[in-house]
Amino acid sequence: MLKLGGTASTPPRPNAGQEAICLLPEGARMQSQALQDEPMIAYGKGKQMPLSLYKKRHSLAHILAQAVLEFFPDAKPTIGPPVESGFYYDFAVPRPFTPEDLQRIEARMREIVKKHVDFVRREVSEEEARALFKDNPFKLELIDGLVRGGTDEYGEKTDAGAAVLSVYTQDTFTDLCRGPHVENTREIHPDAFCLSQSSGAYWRGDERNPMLQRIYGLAFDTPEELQRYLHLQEEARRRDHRKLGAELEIFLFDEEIGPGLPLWQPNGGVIIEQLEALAKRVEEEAGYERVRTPHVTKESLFLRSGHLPYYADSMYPPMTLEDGERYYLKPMNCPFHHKIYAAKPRSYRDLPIRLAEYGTCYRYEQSGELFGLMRVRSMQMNDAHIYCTEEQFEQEFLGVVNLYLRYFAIFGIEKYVMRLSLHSEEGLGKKYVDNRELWLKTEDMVRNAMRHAGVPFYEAENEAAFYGPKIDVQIYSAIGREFTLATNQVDFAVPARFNLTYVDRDGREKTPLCIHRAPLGTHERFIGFLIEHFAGAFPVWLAPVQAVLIPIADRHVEYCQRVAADLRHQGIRARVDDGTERMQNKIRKAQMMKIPYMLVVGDKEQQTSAVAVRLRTGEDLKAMPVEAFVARAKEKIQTYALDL
RNA sequence: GCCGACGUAGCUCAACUCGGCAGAGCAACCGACUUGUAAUCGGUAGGUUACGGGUUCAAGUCCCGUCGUCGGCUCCA
Repeated sequence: MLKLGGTASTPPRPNAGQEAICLLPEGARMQSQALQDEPMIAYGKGKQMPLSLYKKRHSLAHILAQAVLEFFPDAKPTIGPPVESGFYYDFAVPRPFTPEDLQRIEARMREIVKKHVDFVRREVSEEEARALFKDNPFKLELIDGLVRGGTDEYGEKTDAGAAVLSVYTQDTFTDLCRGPHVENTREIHPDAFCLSQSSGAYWRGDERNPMLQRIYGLAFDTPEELQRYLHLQEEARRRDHRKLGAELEIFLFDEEIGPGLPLWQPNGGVIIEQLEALAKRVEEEAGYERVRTPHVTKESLFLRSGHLPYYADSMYPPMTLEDGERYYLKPMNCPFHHKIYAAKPRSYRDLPIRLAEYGTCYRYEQSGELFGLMRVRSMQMNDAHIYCTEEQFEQEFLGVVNLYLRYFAIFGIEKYVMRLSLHSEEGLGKKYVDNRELWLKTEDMVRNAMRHAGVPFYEAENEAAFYGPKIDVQIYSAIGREFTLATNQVDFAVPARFNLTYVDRDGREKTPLCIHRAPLGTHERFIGFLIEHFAGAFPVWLAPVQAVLIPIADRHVEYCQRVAADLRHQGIRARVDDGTERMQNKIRKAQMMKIPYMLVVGDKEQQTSAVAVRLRTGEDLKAMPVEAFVARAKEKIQTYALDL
């Protein structure tokens, strides 16, 4: 068994010495509250919140619907559940809501809350329910589902006939609802909620369905908690990678270049090179070999790989050459690596073969999906493909998981969740390669490997890649954003399509398994994450500029330039601020660029071959010999230290 | 892709509900100052108000379209 460092259950902790704020998803906070024996109720996928808060939010959703109906009598209410931080309600309405509508509706909701109206539950027969909601096709569809079995208004499975139909009435409004609700609106503080936004939302989240208009609200137990939430949102905006990325000159987007196609500025270039250097070092130690492959290829390659039928929608349209040949920009690197594997006969003695590449891929994400660096159309993946035998699989797979954990330790990533994504029975032959036995077998292999290693994970059906199960790593940025960083996929199908083989001990040709892995995901997403994780204050080894020399007067500039040249010679990224501003202003500028070390030089330092070291944290280390500073900086860089 | 909001100087924002000469701070540039740990002073320049149409005597402002960004729906690295 491989030794693993860290566990997913390690409690999150702000980075010491950074201006850290901790905006964890509400679910994470709620778990600690659960220990204080407040009754909890589950909602959404695997989340929970205190029952009392759930009731308030749920009731506010109904009050929202009441207010909307008062202003828009033709509106058809659909569903309105409590969610993280508040609630929403979806309506079918002739026109979208305007910000002014929301103001009026919110004011009216407050009036209703202050009227201290009761919520009354009543169980009804199917016939009565159908009569009550005869003008609302959405409610009738929900009733169908409840009666026939299927899914309830929250998309959860119900048994046929097992559902009891109930309605809740408050004031003038009655809604089909399973509850629970507050008994009276006096339980709700009129200043502990507000409406936050409206947007379109498809009925049942399916874009083939009609579009409804959703109104979101925020709701807490007390006005103070609401204010705190709004304040944290404000903090999060300051830490947003899009804002910091521009301020720190890391990346930019240009309309003339295209949506989702980031330009990396020199500072971003440094960060990328450092990440690649780390990956290269780690992967060389782990027995990977580097390869490089083109960005475009003939259509036939993706037909053979099987990507085109599954992924054509996510690919840029092809370009057609004069002879009619069609070429695609590559959305992934694997087919190219398969070709390298296939270039010569392989023996079992050669395996495992690990081919790594920071290859640039292009995916035509829907315009509405693009989001800063987190979701882009051109991306460089920390990609590799491991070809191995079945016997080698477990060790190789765990080697990859171990790699993840090693990276997470370096970056101080303490909160992550591993998800085992499985196929679904319905998807066989459509979304997934049609080979049930191989699916089950491979899923077992992965599950066992994870269990043997003692790595915590949860399982999710119908989330696999088309060619096999995968482990995705969900991480949380410091401002509470959750996303998939790394992915680790088992491919039992595509190697065969490429006729990949090795000659085994018994002299027979066999098909290797392929593990696709990307522990650092893409440069784009990972750096977006790092910017938020560190609030732009990168550890020394990643900081684009590690030290800035600040001469106090013009006569110190030459000495500063000599020292800076010396530092650069020793592998420290140093600059001189030789502008005409005062020293204080230069410190301020360096602070705002979050440069780790500010080296102030005046007469004293110049005379003693020293620099006065000020840390980004504000700490003044006073004057020290240049060599002493170099030793300190080098040590922090070489150990990937998180402190200065 | 769909619904909505937004787009003014490199950045942050003005120019009002009701159309009437497009402005400020920071940054940049020039000059003076030569400073000891988060903003020295003075000056100069910088805009076809995202782009294209329309209404009007007159459009940053009203209308239409396009592009882009953001918030959602959905999916994922």
